[in-house]
Amino acid sequence: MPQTNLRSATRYGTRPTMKDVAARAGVGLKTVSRVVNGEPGVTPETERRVQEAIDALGFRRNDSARVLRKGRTASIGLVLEDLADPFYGPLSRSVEEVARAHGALLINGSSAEDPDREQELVLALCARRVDGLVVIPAGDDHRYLEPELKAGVATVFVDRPAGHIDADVVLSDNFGGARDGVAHLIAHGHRRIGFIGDMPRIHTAAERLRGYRAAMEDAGIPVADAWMSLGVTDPERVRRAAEEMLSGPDPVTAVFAGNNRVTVTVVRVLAEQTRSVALVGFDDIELADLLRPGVTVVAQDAADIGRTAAERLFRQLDGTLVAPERIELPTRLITRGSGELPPAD
Amino acid sequence: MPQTNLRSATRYGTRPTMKDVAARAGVGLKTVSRVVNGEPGVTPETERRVQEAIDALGFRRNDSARVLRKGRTASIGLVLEDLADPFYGPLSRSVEEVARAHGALLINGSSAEDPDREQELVLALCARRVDGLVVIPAGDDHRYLEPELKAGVATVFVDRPAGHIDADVVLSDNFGGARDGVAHLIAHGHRRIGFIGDMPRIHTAAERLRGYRAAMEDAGIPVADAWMSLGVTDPERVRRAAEEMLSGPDPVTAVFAGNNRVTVTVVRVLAEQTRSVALVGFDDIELADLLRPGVTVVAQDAADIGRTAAERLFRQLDGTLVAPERIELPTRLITRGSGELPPAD
DNA sequence: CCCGAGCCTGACAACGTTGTCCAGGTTCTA
DNA sequence: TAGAACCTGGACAACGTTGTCAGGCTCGGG
Repeated sequence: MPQTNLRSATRYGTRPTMKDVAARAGVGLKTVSRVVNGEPGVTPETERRVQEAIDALGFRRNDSARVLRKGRTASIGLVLEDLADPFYGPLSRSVEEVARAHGALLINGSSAEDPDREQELVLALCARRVDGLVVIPAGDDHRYLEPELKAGVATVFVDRPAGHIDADVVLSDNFGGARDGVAHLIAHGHRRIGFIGDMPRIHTAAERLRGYRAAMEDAGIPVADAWMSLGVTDPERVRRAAEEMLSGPDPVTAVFAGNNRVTVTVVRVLAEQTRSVALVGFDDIELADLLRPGVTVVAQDAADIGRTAAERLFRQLDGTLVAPERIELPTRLITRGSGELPPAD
Repeated sequence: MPQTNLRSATRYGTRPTMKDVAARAGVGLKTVSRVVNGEPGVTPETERRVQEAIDALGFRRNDSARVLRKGRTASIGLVLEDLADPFYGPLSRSVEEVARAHGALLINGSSAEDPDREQELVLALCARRVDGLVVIPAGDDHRYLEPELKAGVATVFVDRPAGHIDADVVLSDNFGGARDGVAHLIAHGHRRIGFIGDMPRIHTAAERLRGYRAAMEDAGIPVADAWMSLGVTDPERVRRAAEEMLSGPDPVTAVFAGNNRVTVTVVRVLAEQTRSVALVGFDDIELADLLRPGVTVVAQDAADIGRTAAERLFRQLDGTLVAPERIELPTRLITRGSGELPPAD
């Protein structure tokens, strides 16, 4: 009869270990390890016995112990702003696909645009010894990552550059995209063009604002303060900002929306207007082609950004990469109607 | 600010341990542990010295070792179909929020609707010893989870029940929602109503189909095979299916779309039709209210589903829960115009 | 018949942390 | 002032796995 082991697999809440498997199969611990990892040097007969014991006990290797021994976790972390945002879903998914191709799992966390929470998340991931990090920064100082980088944690920043450290970054050409979008409106005859965007302390928002200003300046159009709304994100305030620009003595004839959430709200506001107002938005939005008029946007490819960042991450881990680099991906202007409306003065 | 190139730093790939910290601070190993974990029994002066050493070395506790010792990882796994789908983003986010409230991280993986990949992911998560699992099943046999459940891994299924094992499940009232949606069309005078949905081997698809049939039967309307398209998901084939239903000798006057992706494609097809065709879709879609007509949908609250599932998961871990349960959340019919169009024969 | 080579197998240490337990010192009480 | 209670700090084992290394076996050639 088999001896009753207090730590046997049958006890609720306890899991069988290689030792248990070894005991049951009547072999040594290391032999089980060899079978589990497909290492050579095990007789087919022995392997069969071990496999039988594994199945019978429902053994599953404990990766925590494995990681402790081997030093690599085969997992990477992704810290983004909000997974519920339609921009980040595809991004996360494409990072996951690349990770999967390298046999790694993805842990992700939402910073909710809060620098403290970003740091908390990143450090939690580091404590778990992720092999690499993809970070969409919320804060603007990342010196807290220095020890991690020094320890060899591969790191790629996305969407916004890192603060005060030298690291890879993958981002869209926010400046150029915004400039082109605004220039597109100008080309269609607009001069009084509104801009609604996020706080300029956010890099993307600042760059897009810069693009707006550049396009206006290139066209020799002085910008009125009343045409700009910065740091406004929640629907209610975006709505108010848009309505203000559209009323008053000198109303705008076109609006450039600084991100997808702003665009959606502006579309709602414009739908209520009697006057026709042109609109170009940054970021594509689903169903934009089905609206009347279709929404013209400056699109960035979230999946492409994620893939590029993740591939770079794994090249860091391969040791293929040395110097940090800044990779800027182009945006694409998609004309669907709303950006081609003529000014209605 | 000075930027340091950390990739070329020395001691690449090695991290300080508590032992290193202890040596530098001139104290014992366990004292460092106490400081790191905020345990009592350390003089302020000693604590200061330890903290100094920690900062100087950039020490970060290795959670792998911690997990190995403590047995809990403070992380949960979420296996879903595709994070890029707008239904799953909010779901994942709400699971993450609940996890965060319990001090846990979230690891998620996309199964791409492939049973093998689901199993592979789930087992990888178990090997990492996640404390709990939220699974949106792709396959229909989950007996492979038995050893895990026995070992105490908390598990909640979402959206579809588990196959061949007894486990918690949180899902929408797919049957009732679809029945109500179709009944809504019938109430507006439609009799020839099309149904486009996913493969009936998927639980939600089967339930929604059942709801469609029930509503039709309740109204005494016999269903023609030509009105139903099952197992069709990709846009191109959905388009063809819709076009077929809308042409021919006995065309449908209304369509019930079985999920958000189908709805989007059907909206596109209907926009091209000269005839007005009514539409009700399962799942809400963004901007549905801005289309003309607005899209009437049977909405399920993804965030609520995720929250409910995650809370139940943590109640399992608390030990508050014993018997597995099936929790069905109600759907909501949101009328926006497309479902209230009269039949145009 | 013996020896070396080659193959399987298992004992043991180590990974970095935490729990247990005890030593040594200080303070309080009788 | 002795003794007890208390406090701080450290030595040591254990968590489950993998790398190292050595022992034992078989087999073939000299």
